[in-house]
Amino acid sequence: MVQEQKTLLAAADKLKEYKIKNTPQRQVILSYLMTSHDHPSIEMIFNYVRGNGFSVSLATVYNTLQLLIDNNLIIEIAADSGGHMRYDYFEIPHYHVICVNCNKIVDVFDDKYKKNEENAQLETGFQVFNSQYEVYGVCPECQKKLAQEA
Amino acid sequence: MVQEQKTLLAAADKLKEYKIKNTPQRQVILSYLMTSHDHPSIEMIFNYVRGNGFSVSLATVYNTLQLLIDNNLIIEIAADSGGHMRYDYFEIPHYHVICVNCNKIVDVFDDKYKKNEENAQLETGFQVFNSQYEVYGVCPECQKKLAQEA
DNA sequence: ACCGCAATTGATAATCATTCTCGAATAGTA
DNA sequence: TACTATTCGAGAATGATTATCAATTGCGGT
Ligand SMILES: [Mn+2]
Ligand SMILES: [Mn+2]
Ligand SMILES: [Zn+2]
Ligand SMILES: [Zn+2]
Repeated sequence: MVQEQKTLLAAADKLKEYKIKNTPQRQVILSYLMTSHDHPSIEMIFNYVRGNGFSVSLATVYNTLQLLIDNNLIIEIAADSGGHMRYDYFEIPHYHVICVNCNKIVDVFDDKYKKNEENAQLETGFQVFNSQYEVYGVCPECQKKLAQEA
Repeated sequence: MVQEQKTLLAAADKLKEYKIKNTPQRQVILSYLMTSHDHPSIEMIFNYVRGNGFSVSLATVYNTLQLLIDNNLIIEIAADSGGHMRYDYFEIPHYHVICVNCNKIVDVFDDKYKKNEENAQLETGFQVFNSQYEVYGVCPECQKKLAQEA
């Protein structure tokens, strides 16, 4: 069995686990998010699905992403510099370090970061569900590039 | 001197400090963000400026906010449930706890949170400028409200 | 205090991301 | 296989944001 089929099955299983009705469009979209490290935009997702031989409309991409967000399977990451939302599979909590120069998004998996949720709960009395942390800076590659130009 | 004039002067000083050309519109917008705890939307800012007897257009509100963001004086907080961006004066770093039920935004000033930036820098080699943390949950008031309904 | 000019404002139009509509297609169930 | 609620999708509608550009204004230099 080829890799592509495996990830589709993994996505189908995840949909079943969350009692979300299984459709080809949802399988492809979810499998893309589960396996890529792209943090893709709507447009990238749309092109990916069609590029893999599945029919899909933009409306369906939007609907599917909202559904996955509501089920806490994915998150929306605030706008890249072009003003587009990015999407990310988020079953394993992590945070994002974003290069303001080249828009690269780096994952950081770090347990310490989850402690912040407990603090927030203690400070405010909120019942906390989840949280999102984004760090802005310049990536090592862009640091070199910018240093040379100067 | 009345309070309103004081905050306008404070805003004017801040603009000068950041070498941003001083205009009435910018003074009012910045003073609103500096003094309110509203985390207002574009529309709220627009109405505030006109409500205080100043002329302003939506384009100017957008332009001014982008300018203040570029100068790291304010931040944009990801969409409330109505899909509107919120804006916040951000000279003193803090993070936000957001009620998913009533959209209330609570500030938390906590030094420990800034430590996350150092960690991110160590983990990734990025040169970090700033960061934003948002926690989602249900506020104490909505917890009561929801418990009664059930 | 006045000039000169680059920067800003603002009414409006244009753009573009997102949501809505509703008939057709489909998944899940028995 | 047949039934039915759900989902899909093409295109229209919406609505937030951005672009335009002529008129106005802030401000450094004189
Ligand atoms: Mn990620
Ligand atoms: Mn705040
Ligand atoms: Zn970079
Ligand atoms: Zn609440």
